[in-house]
Amino acid sequence: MEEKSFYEKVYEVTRQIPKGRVTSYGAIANHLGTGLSARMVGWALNNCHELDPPVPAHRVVNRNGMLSGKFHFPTPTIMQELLEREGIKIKDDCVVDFKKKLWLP
DNA sequence: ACTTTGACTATAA
DNA sequence: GTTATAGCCAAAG
Repeated sequence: MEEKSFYEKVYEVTRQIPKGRVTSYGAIANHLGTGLSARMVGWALNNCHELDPPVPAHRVVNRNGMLSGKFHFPTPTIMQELLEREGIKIKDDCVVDFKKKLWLP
């Protein structure tokens, strides 16, 4: 009986993001079937701070590839640091070649 | 049970 | 091209 709440599914999908890839809130929401409620994805990730294991929320950006949620991290720089470490280049708080690195579940 | 919010997206001006 | 507003769904207060 998997009566998983909406946000639990978000964590599952977000954890499945391969290294060096990123995804958008809309893509996750679409996979969950909510489609239009990308806001819920972000809100689900709002709990990611107490999740176990932690969710690679740094790989989740908005539809523009912009690090909109970076301010929600312990430090707003950790997101860019991690993404660059994965091989993703950040330019002006946006993911370079975002479309090429976009990963769909 | 109702209201408020929330890391978004799309369309309009 | 940029900025503003509306629409969306689900959970917390």
